[in-house]
Amino acid sequence: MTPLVHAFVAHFGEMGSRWGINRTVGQIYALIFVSPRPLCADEIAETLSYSRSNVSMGLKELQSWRLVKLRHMPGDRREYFEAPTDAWEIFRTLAEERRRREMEPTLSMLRSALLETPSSEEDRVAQERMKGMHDLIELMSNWFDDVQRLDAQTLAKLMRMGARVQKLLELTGQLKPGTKE
Amino acid sequence: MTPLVHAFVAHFGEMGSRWGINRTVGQIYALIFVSPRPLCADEIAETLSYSRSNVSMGLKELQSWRLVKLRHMPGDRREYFEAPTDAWEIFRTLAEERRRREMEPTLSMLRSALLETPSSEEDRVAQERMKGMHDLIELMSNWFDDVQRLDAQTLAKLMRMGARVQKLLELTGQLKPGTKE
DNA sequence: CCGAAGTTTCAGTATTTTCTGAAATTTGAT
DNA sequence: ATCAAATTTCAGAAAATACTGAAACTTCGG
Repeated sequence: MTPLVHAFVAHFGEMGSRWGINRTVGQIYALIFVSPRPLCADEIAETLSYSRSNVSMGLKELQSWRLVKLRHMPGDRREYFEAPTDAWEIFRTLAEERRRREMEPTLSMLRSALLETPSSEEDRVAQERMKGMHDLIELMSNWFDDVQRLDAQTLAKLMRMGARVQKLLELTGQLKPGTKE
Repeated sequence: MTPLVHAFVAHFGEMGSRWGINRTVGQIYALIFVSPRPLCADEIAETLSYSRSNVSMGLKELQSWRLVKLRHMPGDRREYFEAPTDAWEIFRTLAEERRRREMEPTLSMLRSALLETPSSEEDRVAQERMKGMHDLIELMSNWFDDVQRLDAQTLAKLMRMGARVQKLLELTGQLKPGTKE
């Protein structure tokens, strides 16, 4: 590893825990991401000085996040891994997986909690707060879904507009006052 | 705790690790969030059966996330805690803190990596990929900043529009072809 | 300034998570 | 079918993280 790559890999290792993956997984991903060619598990284990089995686990985890793709090289039985390099594609994948793992379980817990009949004033207040949380999470979840379908270019456009989108919304509201929202 | 509140608290405890906080912190937050009145540390420790010091740590952590607010009750020296109940406010706070903790350190690492002169073809490729990642993170970071400033109503409007915003952007492009992006 | 009520720190313990190496399994060429 | 190359599983070791209780500290009324 060159010093440049090493610094990148080390950073991903350190940040891993904040991002909900562990150090090994972070480093493996970073290494694959900057590699000019697909890597096999042995090369990764060698480069990062991790056991072969640890790397195997890490690669499985990365596959479950859909952050790495499996490839086969002709005349070689080993599995090679590469990472999508398009940043927008990565963002989309991450957003989708996070929604699935971090929002959906909570949404379904909230849904069933809201079906219960409150047994006290305390419960009534609790449900009220849960309702607020539920509605927001649902809104965001659907929004993610929608955004998922936009092409990279439109997304970029939307982001670059930033706060100016507010003006646009006000304008639209005036143009089509009956359309609501 | 009523069964309803218990289920909510337990869920937050379990999800905690996925959200980058620990079980205790998740449960403390959940409890404060649904409580109809501010709670003091002793009540929390009692209700959740955690040691007083563990609760103290947890509350500090929640304060660092700006998810709970400190209050004082007249004639009582103890510190009471309550959580903002407006879902949008919570979302904003979370987005801002995550940006600060999960994106900014990476952004600055990438910035310095991109200043290096690549020492090989391998480094050149690595830098290219890092550039893509850097640009996207920066874009998102700035977008978060912008969105931060929108009021809840506009945000909700934007989200509810979902994918239809694309149409709007196309339309705008046609209306003001010279305005760029 | 004293003491009681409250909060925080911290060193040690418990728990959880990560990592390894050996064994088991799968795969595919012959 | 056989066998060697590769991958996966898994039980236990190692490391990291969370939790506790006791002691230290802070705050404020008197």
